[in-house]
Amino acid sequence: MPELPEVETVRRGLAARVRGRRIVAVTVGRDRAVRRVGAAAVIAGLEGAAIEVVRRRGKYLLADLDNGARLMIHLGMSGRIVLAPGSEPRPLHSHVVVGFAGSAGECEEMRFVDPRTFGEVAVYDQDDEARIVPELARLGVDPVAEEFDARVLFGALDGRRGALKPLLLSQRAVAGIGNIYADEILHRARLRWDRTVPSLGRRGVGALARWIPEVLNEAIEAGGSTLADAGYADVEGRPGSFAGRHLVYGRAGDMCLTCRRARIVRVVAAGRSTSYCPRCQR
DNA sequence: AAACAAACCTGTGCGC
DNA sequence: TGCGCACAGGTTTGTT
Repeated sequence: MPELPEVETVRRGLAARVRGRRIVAVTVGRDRAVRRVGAAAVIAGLEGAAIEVVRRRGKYLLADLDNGARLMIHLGMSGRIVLAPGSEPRPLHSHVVVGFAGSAGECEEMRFVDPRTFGEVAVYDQDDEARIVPELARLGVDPVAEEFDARVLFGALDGRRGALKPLLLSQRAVAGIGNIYADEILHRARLRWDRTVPSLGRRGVGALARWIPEVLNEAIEAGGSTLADAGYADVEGRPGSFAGRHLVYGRAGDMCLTCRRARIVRVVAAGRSTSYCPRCQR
């Protein structure tokens, strides 16, 4: 479900709603959700601490606590963060529940809900991050950062020789793009999924550098993509509206909305369903 | 380096 | 109505 725009939408919701709040209770209902550090470390690191700042690296949510610990959340395929009153029944698959001290006796809960359990929650000392979450060091540049431009992208592509779609999904050159946005970005840049990095030239790199942030920022504005199965929602439970603006993802067999003269084709690339227009994208 | 398959899980939608 | 299968937003690991 969650790619950079969805994770960023969740980050903003958390920054607005739980920053500064103190954690008074932590429940782990499924050990697999905390497999990296174990339930004891999650509970010990969170209880009694207050959230100071909520950041994002690629698809990773990182919250710093006032006790020197850091909370890392990855939503995986089906993860959600739901803020709700403790009195409200917990959704199925609420694997980790964090209770906050309430100002007016109302104890709000942050629930990590994840049916497929590919997501995870970890808590560790901020100084130990490189050892506990080594993959953070291998993430590529942030495509919605101020400084992202054609120069930065060109540098990030240095030494790469393979096809664009697997590269975008790898997180190693650019961090945060998943299956939906890879296809949407490549369509708007008019590049096929199997174009190789060395074949791009100035124009190709320029098109990517323009459309990567344009698509992602537009999707953030829309609150992300909520598909027909309605799996994704922000921390208040509101769906995102960017799915209505998808030009290729989920449109295999339909007419291309850009050229209106060819049908969207679906293939499997990098083990993932890949949709593109054979006429517009070269 | 790069491409692929399999693994980790549960839920949903579709054809029969 | 029920069953079996395909498929789903991610990432890692192992194999060509």
